[in-house]
Amino acid sequence: MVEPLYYQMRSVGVKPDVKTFTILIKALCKDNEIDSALGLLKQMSSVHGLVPNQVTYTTVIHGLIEEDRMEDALNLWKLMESNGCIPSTNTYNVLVHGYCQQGRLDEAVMFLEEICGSGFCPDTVTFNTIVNGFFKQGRLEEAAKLLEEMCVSGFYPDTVNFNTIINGFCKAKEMGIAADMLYKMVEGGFKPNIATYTTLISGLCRSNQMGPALRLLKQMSSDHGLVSNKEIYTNLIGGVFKQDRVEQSLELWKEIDSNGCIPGNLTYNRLLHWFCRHGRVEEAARLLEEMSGVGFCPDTVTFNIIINGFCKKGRVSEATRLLKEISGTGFCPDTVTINTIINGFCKAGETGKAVDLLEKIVEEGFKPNVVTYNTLISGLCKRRKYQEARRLLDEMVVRDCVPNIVTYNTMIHAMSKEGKMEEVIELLSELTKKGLEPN
RNA sequence: GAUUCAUUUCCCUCAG
Repeated sequence: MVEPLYYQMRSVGVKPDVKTFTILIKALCKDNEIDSALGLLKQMSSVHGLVPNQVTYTTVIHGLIEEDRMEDALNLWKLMESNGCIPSTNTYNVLVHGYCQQGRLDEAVMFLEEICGSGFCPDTVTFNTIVNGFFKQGRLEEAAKLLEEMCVSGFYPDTVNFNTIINGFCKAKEMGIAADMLYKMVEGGFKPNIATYTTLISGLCRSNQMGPALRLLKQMSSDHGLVSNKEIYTNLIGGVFKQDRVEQSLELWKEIDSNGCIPGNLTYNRLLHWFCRHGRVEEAARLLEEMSGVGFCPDTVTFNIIINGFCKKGRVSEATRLLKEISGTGFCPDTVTINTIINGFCKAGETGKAVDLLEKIVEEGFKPNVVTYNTLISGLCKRRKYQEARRLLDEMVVRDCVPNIVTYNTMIHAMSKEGKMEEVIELLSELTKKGLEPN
């Protein structure tokens, strides 16, 4: 994407300057084209006679660090110095961040001391980077100590500092302290931003503290004019959901609607699944229709949930009808879809139809998996069709499906219920021969 | 035109 642009510029006779190169390099880094970025860095001096500056080097060093290539980053820093380019505060901050990202906190601190010794002045970003690193490793005392050191050195905390601290305590499940920090922050005259609330509300949701979380949702707009985002809603819905407060989660969905930030399919699928689990498949289907109207794009999982919902109620014909309906609209059923319907037939006692379906899909080139066979074998055993179950057990191997412990458990369970102990023993030895553990 | 905080990996569908 970026390189063609560069050649295009050249072909029209535009001579890029250092700044332009840096922008191009940055774009390459963002596209995970760090090696092309390195190439371009070389080219700018060798081909174009341009001297990379602080910003250029820092950009590339940052790109390397994003790719976890810390040693390369350090080498480039040395090269930069030997080329007479003095690193800036940003350059050092990037390197400190590199150490922290790799979890090398002690080296980060050493590095900081080293560069301070050679006259470098750290800033809030430097401190915050390391503080964040400590928090990420759960080293709360060290984080606190460094924060104090930062303050006595005459640096005032800023919003990002507070966010880092709040996030740190959230990750440490210290929700009380995290929530307190927000108050301290406001008291101290600092403005919380969307990151502050995203961190805190998400943390509260994960700790099942839905009351405070919902209160903060209101507060963020009333007190600070902040607009909630997808992340926040996703966590709120997930949270109220865990507590089975579905009606409340539906209310949140309505709010989202008017905000235009639609959570991902995962959240939505969970909601539909909840209804299906509770035997309320109609409501799920109706919700799906409503949501499709407002721009939600159902995926394979979505349809599998609804199909399974019908099957679980014994309404397999409706499930297959839905499948036909959506197949016409470009939806591709997967193995789970097929397994779901096969299971539906089995549970309805229609094992004949289940086996037929397997044959049909295999003819169409569909690949069954272990679950397909386990489902069928279980269904056949329940109807006491043991010969056919056994036939499938042999067939599945031919079709590249390796029987697992569930397969054997199903068979063994059936055989022992029938008192066919010789069969049980044979199956047990078959299973151990395959390296499986009986359980 | 470059650096630190939330947002990629807690979690969605099928057999047992």
